[in-house]
Amino acid sequence: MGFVHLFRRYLREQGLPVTQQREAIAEVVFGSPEHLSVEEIEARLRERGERIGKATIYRTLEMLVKSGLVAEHDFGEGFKRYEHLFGQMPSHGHLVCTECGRVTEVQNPELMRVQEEITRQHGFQAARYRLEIYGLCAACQAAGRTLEWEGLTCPIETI
Amino acid sequence: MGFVHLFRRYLREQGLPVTQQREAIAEVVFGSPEHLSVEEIEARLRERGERIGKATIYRTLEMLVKSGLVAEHDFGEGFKRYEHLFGQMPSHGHLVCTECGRVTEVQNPELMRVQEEITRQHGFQAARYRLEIYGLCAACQAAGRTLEWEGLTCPIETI
DNA sequence: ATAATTATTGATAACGGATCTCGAGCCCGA
DNA sequence: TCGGGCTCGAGATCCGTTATCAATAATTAT
Repeated sequence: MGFVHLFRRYLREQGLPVTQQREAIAEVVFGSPEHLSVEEIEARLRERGERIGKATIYRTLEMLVKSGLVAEHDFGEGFKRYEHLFGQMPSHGHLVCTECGRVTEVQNPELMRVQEEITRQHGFQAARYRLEIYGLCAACQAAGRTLEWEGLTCPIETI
Repeated sequence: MGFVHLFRRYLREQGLPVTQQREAIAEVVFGSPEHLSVEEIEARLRERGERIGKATIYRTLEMLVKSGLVAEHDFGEGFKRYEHLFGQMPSHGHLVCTECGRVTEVQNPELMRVQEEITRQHGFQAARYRLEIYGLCAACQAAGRTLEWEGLTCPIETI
């Protein structure tokens, strides 16, 4: 995984120092295919023997996101998650299981086409697409879990 | 706008008391076509002469969301927004302008079809779809505003 | 209609993720 | 090597949200 040097190049282009901490954080993020939280990043750094402050982690993640090498996500857990964009499908969506928390990346050529059509229709200049589908993954369904609906049975039609 | 009585029905179905505060909050939410923040809801209640505590607003919004009458959104501003679902398109997406903050609702029959196809392909049982497109709205483009990209020019291809 | 019962209300405290502060220390160019 | 400027990081702070609990309001039974 030699992707860290791309981040180094970005830092130099921006006139920012390349520090040990920034490299270590980038290595952790680029070295994991998962969607990591700040706490998880901190834990993996500690496993490697690195003890880096939260403030530095947040600041470095901000740079990684600005560089375009890393994407920031909020799956409604109350904190954010980060994923690097190498080997990933461009403009991919996420299936988020609300029971087990598993996140699956999905890509569909028609999805991109529809997204682009929507922005074109509205004269909108898109910078970032974001599709998330929340529900029950196949494994949780097989395990007998269900989505219970506590709301009104048919709110619109039965006024 | 007599939509508040649907919320009353929901409360009674759940065995929950129908209070003045809950009705006032529902009236504000159902009486606005916008995506309101808790602070904005509080301000509108104060305009009406009602002085309702934040805790009650949060608790009532939780019920409104559970009932299915109101949707909760997080556009990455650091707080949540709420919109009622009457007169709204089912499963609509949002165009969020990162310059002026304007939110436009979009609907596309193909979008729904593609979303359903994706979930079917993965054996996923969807509860909620969420499409957000961040960028520059037509008005901001016309006003000469631009999206500046500070990231690497071509991160993937130029390793 | 009235009293008993039960749940809500709201000021305040607590919580948690994210950001800010500022002195000590590191990076980088000369 | 040296010095100026930026970074690091522990702790304080911010801000949205949630929990606490005595006073109060809504519902149910009489």
